[in-house]
Amino acid sequence: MNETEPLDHSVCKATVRPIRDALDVLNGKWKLPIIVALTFGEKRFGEIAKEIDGITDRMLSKELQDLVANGLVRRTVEDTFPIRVTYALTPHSQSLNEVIESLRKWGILHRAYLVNEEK
Amino acid sequence: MNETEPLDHSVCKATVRPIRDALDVLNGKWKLPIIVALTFGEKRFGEIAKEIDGITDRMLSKELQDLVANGLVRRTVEDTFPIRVTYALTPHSQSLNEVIESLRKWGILHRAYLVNEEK
DNA sequence: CGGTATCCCCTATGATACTG
DNA sequence: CAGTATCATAGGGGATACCG
Repeated sequence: MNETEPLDHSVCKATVRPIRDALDVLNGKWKLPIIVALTFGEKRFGEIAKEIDGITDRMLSKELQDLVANGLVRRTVEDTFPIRVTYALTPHSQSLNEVIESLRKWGILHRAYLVNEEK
Repeated sequence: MNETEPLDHSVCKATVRPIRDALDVLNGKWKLPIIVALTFGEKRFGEIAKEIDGITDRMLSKELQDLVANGLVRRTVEDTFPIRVTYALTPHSQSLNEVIESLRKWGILHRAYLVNEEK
């Protein structure tokens, strides 16, 4: 390394990568609503759909697949008739609690800040 | 209120709103890279551009405006010739530290989780 | 240097219909 | 009930050129 300049640069990238990873997992319009809906306990596909205003079957299905792929949600098919599919948060999803809580707190703080500024 | 069902529903929405607010402020491909770049100290437009791989002038300009509007970044025009514009984080942006840190930690944790699962 | 204006494309999401 | 298939659309973001 010849100069100090590239230092910032690589530190910067190394810092941002995990942050982006995290945001990517949580992103999309419906991921958080789904996760929050499931914090009240295991639910069926139709129940989640009813809980979340405006979501379509297509999006619910897609986002659930994403969450399952990321190990945050468990999908269980009960072999009844008609079949019954339930979704629930996984133990791994608990690790998100701190993240979600800090986002929630900051969202509230920031809204208060904006209201105060616009006076 | 007649049933217990609508309870989840409204609690759910009230919980999600601030979380979405927070995510909206941080979202977009470049907001975090810009914020992180500025944690190393005040920088000029061109310096930020050089720091962040792949960003175009257009996006940098647009995202900086967003960050300024949200009170996270301060823009200062120095009346020299040619003019010199510097950007720096505001005190309010410090309140994001906990959020960013928890996202960063979770990003790392989650990546480790995924690697472990795929074995 | 520090941007803005234009044009263009692609991905995320929505609407609707259909199936086991 | 629990989805998938198909089509349509808005806006986020890239490329390029230009401006004070």
